[in-house]
Amino acid sequence: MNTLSYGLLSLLAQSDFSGYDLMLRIQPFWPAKHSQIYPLLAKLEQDGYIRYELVNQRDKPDKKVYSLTAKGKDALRAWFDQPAAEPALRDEMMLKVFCMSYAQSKSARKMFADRLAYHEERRQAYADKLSELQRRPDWPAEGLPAPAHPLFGAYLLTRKAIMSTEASIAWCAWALSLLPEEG
Amino acid sequence: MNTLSYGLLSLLAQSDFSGYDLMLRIQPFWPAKHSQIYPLLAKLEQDGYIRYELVNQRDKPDKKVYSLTAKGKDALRAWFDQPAAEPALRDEMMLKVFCMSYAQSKSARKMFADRLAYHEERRQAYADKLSELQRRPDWPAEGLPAPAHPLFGAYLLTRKAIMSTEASIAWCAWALSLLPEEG
DNA sequence: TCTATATATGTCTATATTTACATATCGAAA
DNA sequence: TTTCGATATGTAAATATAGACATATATAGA
Repeated sequence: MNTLSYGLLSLLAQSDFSGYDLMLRIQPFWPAKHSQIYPLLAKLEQDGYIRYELVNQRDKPDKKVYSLTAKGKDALRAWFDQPAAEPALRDEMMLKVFCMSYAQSKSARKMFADRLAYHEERRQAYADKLSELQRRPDWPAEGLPAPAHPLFGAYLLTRKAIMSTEASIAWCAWALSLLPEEG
Repeated sequence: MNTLSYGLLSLLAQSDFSGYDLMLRIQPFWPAKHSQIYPLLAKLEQDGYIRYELVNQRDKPDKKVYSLTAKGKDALRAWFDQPAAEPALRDEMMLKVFCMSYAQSKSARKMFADRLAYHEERRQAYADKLSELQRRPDWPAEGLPAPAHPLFGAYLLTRKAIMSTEASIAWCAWALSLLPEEG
């Protein structure tokens, strides 16, 4: 049982999902291709952590909808109480910054401008996601969900994504302000 | 030539380094064990991107000090002008947040408190690194390095680390403020 | 003197992850 | 009608990464 496996179980604690849904939902927090997800789900199912039901759809291909078993819930709780591993960030741009003074000034500006645009786009996507969350029928009338509310986690994660993205935007903008426009 | 390889070349654009130094310097930006670094350096040397000189030390074990070749410099410039891959963050804690409402409230608080402490420690380490940078003999008298200055990249990266860490601290503190102390 | 830690370099194996190969359905647009 | 993209699920092979095994030097502290 690796981290990705527990992540899949963790998503299934909220609601039942297909493998395709799980892939889309876990990717912002743990990059993984479908070629990694599907075999893992098969293994989790074989080991009794999850089960699935075949669901026919009219407008889309049929799917397998997974849900947690009692064994899966137990494993999830035990995992939750373990200390979490340190976050691991891999960013090619950071490596490029090492040799910035070595590159053409125009290339360097472009690198920051591209990254700024990327983060601006992500910021909008996260803002949309937050609006979407708040428009859900199960969103609490009080304005924000209590810790025991099923949407509490999703709310925290979306806010985190927005805060992190804003920090990245501020950094890119600051760096650009230090780089000459011509040169 | 993978991203880590270019990252090693990028570090060598600043200054010559031993494999051990490269490992320590690249790790905050691209997690990699020495078991990955050393074979890669051997390959980069065989392919003519870098060369090394054996250096005897009195107070420490002897080492190989690597430097860029002309081929390495060319490869580095070509890489710099390519668009950078999107950053990839893997954080086990984010996966745990998915099933927060499912866990004991005490465990959840501990998770955020632990992460807050982790980031506070990192923040101090980055602040120390910035002070260290500014106390270097080659630090510019003007107060901050120009884009062409060899320390410009290191300065940007340290500021980025501080800004990101502060965003994470703010998020953890905000989350803790939403979680009840008892329960 | 023993032990631990930092420095320093390597290999081997297991696991994780990506890329490419494969197939199929449905709706929308060309 | 054919092409494209989203949905949906899988496998095989290549690559990247982590963990374990290995060795050696110097310093510091118990």
